Amino acid sequence: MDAQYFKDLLHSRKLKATGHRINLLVLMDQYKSAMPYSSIQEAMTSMDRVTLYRTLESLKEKGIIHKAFQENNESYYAICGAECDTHDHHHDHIHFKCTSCETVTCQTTTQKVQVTLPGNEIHKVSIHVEGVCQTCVAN
Amino acid sequence: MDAQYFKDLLHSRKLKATGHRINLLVLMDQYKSAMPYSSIQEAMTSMDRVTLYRTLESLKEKGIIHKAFQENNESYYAICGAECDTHDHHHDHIHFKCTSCETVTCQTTTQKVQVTLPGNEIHKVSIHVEGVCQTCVAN
DNA sequence: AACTTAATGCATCATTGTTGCATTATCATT
DNA sequence: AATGATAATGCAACAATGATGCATTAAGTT
Repeated sequence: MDAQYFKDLLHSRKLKATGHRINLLVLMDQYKSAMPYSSIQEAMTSMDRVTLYRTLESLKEKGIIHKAFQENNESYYAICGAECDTHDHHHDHIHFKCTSCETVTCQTTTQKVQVTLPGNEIHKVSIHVEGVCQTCVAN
Repeated sequence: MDAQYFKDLLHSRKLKATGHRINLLVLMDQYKSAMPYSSIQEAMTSMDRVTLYRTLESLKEKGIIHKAFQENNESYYAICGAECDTHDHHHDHIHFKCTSCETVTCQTTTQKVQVTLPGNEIHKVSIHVEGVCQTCVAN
């Protein structure tokens, strides 16, 4: 996942591959877990606040990133996996927040989570799990 | 669920039963589905904005209401059911948002939703479902 | 190199979150 | 019912984020 990868990705989604966008994506990629907005802003000081706002919007709209979590007025953003694209943006995977190290990770479902609500049409299911992650449990 | 009920409830949670608080709780109760913050504010104009903010905080803290949903920077609040109390505030029930009528309701799980993430300690599970509710499907 | 169009920066305003402090209302006690 | 302790409220003030308009700049195409 180097700069060239993101450059191509941006082009494939009809977005211009500007320096800011590539820096942002490389940053988010290196962060490994879903990145809180405040951390993104701190890291991207060269970028105007409004530009960052609009950049996140357009990357989200084109299915390159998604808002993984929102809690206590803090939003966490993550780069989309292969399962996301512009047309079909589904996130049935689980967002796990570790209350110990404060990280948010996108977990892949090991088992199929079945949710049924008789009479209702279900379009999207998001599951937020809070607990203590493997690393923190060990320590 | 009349005013007296909420007055007693507030007292039982060591909160003063002020007019504002009772009005708010009666309002939220009558709303039936989880109430968006903007609607609460519109309805409670007699109350100072800061007081409303602090009131929601304290009611939340004492397990009388909970934030059912947060999306697009809009928070939805709902009165807690019998399963909530100050000490053990668990919400394994499902929050369902109808994209047609925009209402958010707290659904009771008909089946047990089992989430397992090997190695991790799971403390809280929140499930957000988006779709079309029974009433809207019929129309 | 020139041109087209998207992206950016700056200004600006709205909304919500948050805290401090003085005033007022609630509730328990007398 | 009056009094007193304490919680609740209102107002002022500031911070953070969301959101839009417009002029300027940069990216990608020809």
